[in-house]
Amino acid sequence: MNQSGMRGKGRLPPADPPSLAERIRLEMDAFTPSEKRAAHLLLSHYPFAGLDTVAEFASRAGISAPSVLRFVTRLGFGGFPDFQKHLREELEAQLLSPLAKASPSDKGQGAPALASFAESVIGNLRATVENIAPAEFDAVVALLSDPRRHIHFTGGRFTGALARYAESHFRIVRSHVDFIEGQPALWRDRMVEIGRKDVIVAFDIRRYQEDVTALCETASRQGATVVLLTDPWLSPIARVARHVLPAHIVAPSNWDSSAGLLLLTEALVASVTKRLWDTAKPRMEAVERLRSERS
Amino acid sequence: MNQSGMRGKGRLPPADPPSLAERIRLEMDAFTPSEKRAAHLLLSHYPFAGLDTVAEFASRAGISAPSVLRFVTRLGFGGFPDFQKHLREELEAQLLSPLAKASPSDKGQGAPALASFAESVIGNLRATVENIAPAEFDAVVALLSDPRRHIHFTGGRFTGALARYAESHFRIVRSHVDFIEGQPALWRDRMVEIGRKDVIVAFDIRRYQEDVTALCETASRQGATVVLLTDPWLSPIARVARHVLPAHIVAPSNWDSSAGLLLLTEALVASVTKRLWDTAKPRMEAVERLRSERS
DNA sequence: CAGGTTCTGAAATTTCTGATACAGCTTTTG
DNA sequence: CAAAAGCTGTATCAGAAATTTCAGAACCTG
Repeated sequence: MNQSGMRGKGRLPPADPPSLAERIRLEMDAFTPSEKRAAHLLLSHYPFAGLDTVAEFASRAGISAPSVLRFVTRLGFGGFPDFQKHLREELEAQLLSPLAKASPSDKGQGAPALASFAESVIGNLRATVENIAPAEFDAVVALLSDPRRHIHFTGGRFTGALARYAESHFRIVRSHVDFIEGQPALWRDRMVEIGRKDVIVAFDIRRYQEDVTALCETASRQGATVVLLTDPWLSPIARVARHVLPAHIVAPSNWDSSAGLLLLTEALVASVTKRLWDTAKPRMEAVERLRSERS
Repeated sequence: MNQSGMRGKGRLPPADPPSLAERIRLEMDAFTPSEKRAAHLLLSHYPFAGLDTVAEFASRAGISAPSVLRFVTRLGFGGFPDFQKHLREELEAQLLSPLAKASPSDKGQGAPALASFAESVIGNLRATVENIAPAEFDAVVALLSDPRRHIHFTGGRFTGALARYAESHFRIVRSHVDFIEGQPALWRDRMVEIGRKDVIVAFDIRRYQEDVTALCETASRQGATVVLLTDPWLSPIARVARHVLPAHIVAPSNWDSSAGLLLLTEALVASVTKRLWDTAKPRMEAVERLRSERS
């Protein structure tokens, strides 16, 4: 990923990337609220947000021009033009040396932890995508796009939140969508009306939960179609599932990461929404209208 | 800087880089002497030379200010500010292109859709990490690691699921953790016992939800510390938040992606777990024991 | 809850930049 | 070589942008 080859021998001066962005990140908590807003805007579109006029910058950040001025003054610049000049020079320097791009953030405790965690998660996402069979993904999209089907989401103690997340989106895109709690006591009654027309989308990763498995087995026995989102070791639900989408979950933590499952969920939502667009659009507008009326 | 070598055959797809630099090169010999000077300066430090003031540019090029103005007018711009704006936009587009590669254009099949969606999400994660102030992240970790604090998670209609996800993990690592529904009717009563010892962790991204904002404002007024996970445009909750962690959320979908928020959540869980390990470990074991007994 | 401190934005002020008119210079052309 | 056409820079202006001032608001602190 990087071209640090040249870096090697401490030939370079002491600190190499005296990036303003970095300084801002470090000083962040010493800023006043409106300074923080300015800082966040600048960092989120670094450094282009700073190349406009003061007025433009202020309005984008949602603060007043004087606050912007105070912000740049506090950073040690003589004035806004000075500040812009610095940004331009930094940008030019960075653009001319191809190596700058790679790793801008280190320092302190938080950054490395967060950054390495993120890299690990990103690795999971890539691995997840590579190991999904396109046909399987498409089949699930088709299944969830069938308006005659009833969709039920469920999950375990951690993954239940993902099931809710999925449900809250699909509920808006199409009808006949709901969420089922994992505990048997809560779904036993409902099972009477689960049948061939139903789809169970189950989220389950290791420390597989018996109650979720039981739910899926029961539903399957009654003719429902089961879709499973799980880890690469496959939840026992896989035995009754028609479609299985595994996601990589190992992260440098005492806990597993659900990012891959979330990715799949969001990709499914996006694809189904696109596929059902003609009916989803008016539906979404109607929902929006109801929401705004309420307030 | 680029691939104009191929020019000859009109082989290139449509038009790829409508770069101003290229146009200038082509029109070069139609310029007057002082225009050529301007053009040479601009091309030799493209596009940074053009980002200074007219006077600066003129002096570097060894010509007068009016000549510079005539130059940009001849290029078809309405004035010098227009010209600069174009340069900035071109630069920004070029700088972002390596990331924004994932074109949302492909319609067809699952795999490409999934893959490009994933790339986009990965871009979000990277951008998110880049823009988090390490100090801010550390401060939040410290806050959530304080056993004397009571932690409450809350969120909007979609982000509520993330709040639940966070809660389900923290609940196991430490005590005094709960989840608050966003609707005012459901939290009004609870507010009486919210005070200086409490921490509200709110998830809120655009289409910011008024009820969540109200909850945080009320809590803040009573002395609680508010931590906000939001998008780069910052939920209004930022006004009362002590700490803000913004995540990039734009994805090739009709919906925003919460992957960045999930990343931050999991990173926080990991860091806090590590930090509280001495007390968290026995606690986790106890929870495990209880769970296995029950079945 | 009062007193003091800090923060913030509206408006007035100053600075500076981009734009224009015009006159002199250079180059071209018959 | 003279006249015309085209360039170019000086001086000036208008307008916009940055900066400062100041009073009100929010926030602590005791």
